[in-house]
This record gives sequence, C-alpha cells and structure tokens, in this order.
Amino acid sequence: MTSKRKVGNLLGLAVLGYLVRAPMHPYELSRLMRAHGDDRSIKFTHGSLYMVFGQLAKAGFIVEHETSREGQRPERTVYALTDAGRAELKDWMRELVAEPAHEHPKFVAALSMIAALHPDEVAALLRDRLDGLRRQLAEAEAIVAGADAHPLFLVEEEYRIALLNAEVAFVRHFLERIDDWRPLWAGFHEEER
Amino acid sequence: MTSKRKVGNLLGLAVLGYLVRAPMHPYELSRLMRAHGDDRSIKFTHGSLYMVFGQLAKAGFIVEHETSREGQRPERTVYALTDAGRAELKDWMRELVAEPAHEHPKFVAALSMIAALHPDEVAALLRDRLDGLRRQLAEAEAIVAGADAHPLFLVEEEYRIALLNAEVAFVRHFLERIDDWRPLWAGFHEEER
DNA sequence: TCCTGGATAGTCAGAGTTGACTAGGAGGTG
DNA sequence: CACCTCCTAGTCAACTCTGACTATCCAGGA
Repeated sequence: MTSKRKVGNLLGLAVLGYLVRAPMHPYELSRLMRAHGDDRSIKFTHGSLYMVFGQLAKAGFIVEHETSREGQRPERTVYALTDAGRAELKDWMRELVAEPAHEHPKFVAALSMIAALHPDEVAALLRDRLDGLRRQLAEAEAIVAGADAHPLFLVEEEYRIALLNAEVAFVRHFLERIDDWRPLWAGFHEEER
Repeated sequence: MTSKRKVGNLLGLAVLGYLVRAPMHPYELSRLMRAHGDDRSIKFTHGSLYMVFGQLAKAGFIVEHETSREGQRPERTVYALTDAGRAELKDWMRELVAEPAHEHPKFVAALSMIAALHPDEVAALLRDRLDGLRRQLAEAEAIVAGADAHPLFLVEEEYRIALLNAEVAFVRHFLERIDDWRPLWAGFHEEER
C-alpha cells in the first residue's frame, strides 16, 4: 500500500541513502550529491536540504550525531541514520521500484490543451522541441560514455535516454499526422482571420 | 527564456484553456475536467482549483464576470478570461511545447539509489513493476480504443502509451543484465549475512 | 415522514517549498 | 595589502499546496 510517508520529498530518500554509508552534515552531503550529479535525478536546492534534514530528524529517521566547529566557521551538525531510518529507506525504495506512479509531466498537460494553438504553430514548436530533445539526448549520452564507472551507477541515465528516444519518436509521428488532422483542427481557429 | 510565470501551477493552464471558450465558475470547471478525464493529465484537487482561480485573478489573467445564487445554495462566482489571460495561455503553451523540461520522476530517484537494495530483491521488484506497467498500458489503450473522439483529443494518452512501452522495454533489458552485475553489486551487501 | 448519502459550492489551517539573505574565511590579483 | 570573489554553513519570510471542514439541497429508501 502507498500509505503516506512522514517525509514525502524524494530528497529525503537520497539523504537516507547516503547516511547509510556514513554520518554527514547537510552541507557535506550537498557537495557530494552535486559532485555525483545527483541533481539530475533528484530535485534539490541548498535550502530544501536543511528542511529535509529537519523533517527526517523529527520523524526519527536520523539523529544528531555530533556538532563540531572549525575556527570561526558556522557550527556543523552531523547526523546519523537510526534503525527506523534504515527501515524507511528499504521500504521506500521497494515501493518506488515496484509500483509505477502515475505522474503528471508538463508536456502531457500541454498536449491535453494542444487545440488551443494553431496547427501550423504547433508544427513549428514541435520541431523546436525535437532540437531540444536531441540536445538532451546528446548530453545524457556524453555522461554515460564519458564516465568510467560501472553501468550500474548510471542506470538512471540510461533510463532517461530510453524515454527521450521514445519521445523523439512520438513527436516525429505526431508531426507526420498533423496535416491529416488540419481540417478538424482548423475549426477552432476560424475567428483568427 | 523560461522566465518565471506569475502562476506556475499547470492547473492554471487548464483554467485558461477552458475559460477561452466560455466564462465559468470553479465548481463547474471541476466537473467538466473530471468528465473529460483531464485529471489523468493535470493534477488537481477540488481545493487547489479555488486557489488557482484566486491566483489567476490576482495576476489579472481572469476577472469576476458575475456572481449568482440559486436558492439557498452557496454563491457562485463566474470568472471570465482577460486579454492578458489569453496572451498568457498562448505564451505558456508555446513554452511547454517547444522546450522539453528536465523533470524528476520518482523512478529516476529510485534508480539512482538502486544499489541500496540487494540485486535479488531488485529483480523481484522489477517484475512487479512490469505487471503494474502492463496494467497502466491496458488502461490507456482501453481509453484510446473506447473513445469515439478524434485522435487529436487523445494525443496525450498516446504519448503516455509511447513512454510506457519504452519503460517496459527498459525494465526488461535491466532484468536481463542484472545477473552480470551481481558480482559488483554484491559488494555492497556483504554485511547482510 | 424521517433519515442517509451524494451533489453543490466554497473556505481555511497547517504543512511543505522556494529563493533570498547572513556572515566569516580563503584565495587570487593589481 | 586592499579589494573582490567564491566557498562554507545555515536561517527564514513569503508563497504554495493539500486535505479536511462547512453548509445547503435533493433523491430515494425504510
């Protein structure tokens, strides 16, 4: 069952996943995640990270391990995972892998309203989109090719590539059919000269 | 440029898109959208709809058209689109269609942390996921087949189908490779007996 | 006739999120 | 050696969103 989690932000999952290896303070984790390119997979800003640490602590998944200070720098609070946190990590991962979630990508919203634009314009915009998709594909492929890590650690990038390829194919197919649909479509735009 | 919109919630896009046809009050739109199955494309709850109407009004994209009351029922406030609202609708649509957004699906987050689970368990979970994906595919295909509407109005459902098929293929491919990766992977789970 | 459940229409407290702000230290440079 | 910029580490006000709550009307069953 997808009963509601005490901490819903996926950034919390990443925190648990990293703390299982070693206790850390938020700022250290922030650098680590950026270095690993995790910001491509998990949305996070500097500010939300501290929020999530606070939420996880309140929920009992992590505890303050120690607080230290170097020179006059601000104090650092190091957190460690609890047993409850370890359990939450496993349980959350199981749910995310086993149950495909119904999500709401922006492009889907736009497609559901697509008749609001004139078909000629849609065709031009879709060609722009194809360019953008190809750029994203090139980026992802460069990351996979350029890394010397085991493919296990880039499996999320391969997933992204698979979805991007599917979207490219869909957009091309859409472009091919647009002319056939023009008669019906035009009905919505009579008033515009 | 993706300069920040005054109203960011995609539900606002739907509101603009429907009000372009006729003025409406929030509750009426809510029924209409549910009847059209728009909740599959755009996330919305009853409560957030009233919020979004308020935000759009504050931003000048819609205005109160009239308020009426039938019997002792609560008062209904009917809103109409302004010229600024019409412009925002077009501009927003153009951006959403032309520029592929980098989004953060939950499954990507899980994949980036996948080594936290034992490979045997991941294999089992992925098989569960395949079942779920096939159910979602069946659902989407039934919607496309069962509707007598023009395919233009179901293009978002076809997009979903394309992505689901791509994900099925990816998961199957992942399952095939899991055995090869087991030696490396196992390294993370020595401690667990 | 009374009662229950669902549709109608909207409000709002509390939880979550974002982005801007603080403030000292280290490193480079003209 | 004064100045500027980036790095370190964290806080917080303002905004957004969710879900629970209010209140009336109407249809159908007991």
